[in-house]
Amino acid sequence: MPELPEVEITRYGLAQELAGSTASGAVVREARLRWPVPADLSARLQGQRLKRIERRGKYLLFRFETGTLIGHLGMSGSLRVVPAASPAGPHEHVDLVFGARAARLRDPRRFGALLWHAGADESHPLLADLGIEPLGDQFDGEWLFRATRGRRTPVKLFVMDSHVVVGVGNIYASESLFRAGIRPRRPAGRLTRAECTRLAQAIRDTLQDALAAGGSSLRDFIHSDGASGYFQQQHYVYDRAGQACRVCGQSIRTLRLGQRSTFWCAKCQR
DNA sequence: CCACGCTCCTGCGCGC
DNA sequence: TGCGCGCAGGAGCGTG
Repeated sequence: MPELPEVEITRYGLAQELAGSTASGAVVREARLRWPVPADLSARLQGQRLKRIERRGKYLLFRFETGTLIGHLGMSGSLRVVPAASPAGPHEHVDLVFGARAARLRDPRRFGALLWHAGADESHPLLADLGIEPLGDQFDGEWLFRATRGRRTPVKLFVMDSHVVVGVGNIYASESLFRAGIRPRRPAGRLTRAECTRLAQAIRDTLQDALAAGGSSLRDFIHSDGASGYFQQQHYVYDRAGQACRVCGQSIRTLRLGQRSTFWCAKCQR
């Protein structure tokens, strides 16, 4: 599933190939994504130059001359540049066409989205209330310490709340908490300053490592048919229930938190 | 404001 | 081997 590093690599790859190009339209084979793809998408894009592609959280922002195409890959989506004339396979729902090339959205589970925003800003309701960027300058231990004060929600759910911090999905939440040595059920507001410092750093490191892993396989990611696209990171705890902790050897435990599977080591995390 | 559970959807893995 | 069931997950949204 695309987490923030995959989205960033997608953004970078698409921008390398398509920024500055002029769209000739869009082909919508299946409009039923999370929200309906606008019926007039092709007309809106036709003849417009794609100025640049930005990212906010896991949202991709295609900045065109008269507005922004907001994209989200949901949990099964990918966007890749293909020859516009190549036949579309299963679940390849939308093409953003730029002459002979197209950015093709494949999204089997259709949790993704493509929406039009008539502006060059972040005033769209989906963007306006997003939290801080975890790889930005503001995000550090002190910020996290202040943000968590008074919050009783389990720290894992807190860091996964995109209105607090964007881009920390279920996998990286467990991984970051392991790296920080903090148990996932700890009430967020009870973390010490030192723990917040460790956690903020762990989140940055986890995302940065994934980004680095993705950078080295960038070519594959952009051009492959998908299977090799997602980063095969070595997880410390995620999906390792019952297996030996890579640090201490104890059996990795699992629990449900907010209807999400959660993995942790009882010895390494306190 | 806060906490929490439901929801969308399809592919996969498991048990029989 | 084949079938059917349950689970997985990002994040908006409704409810208490």
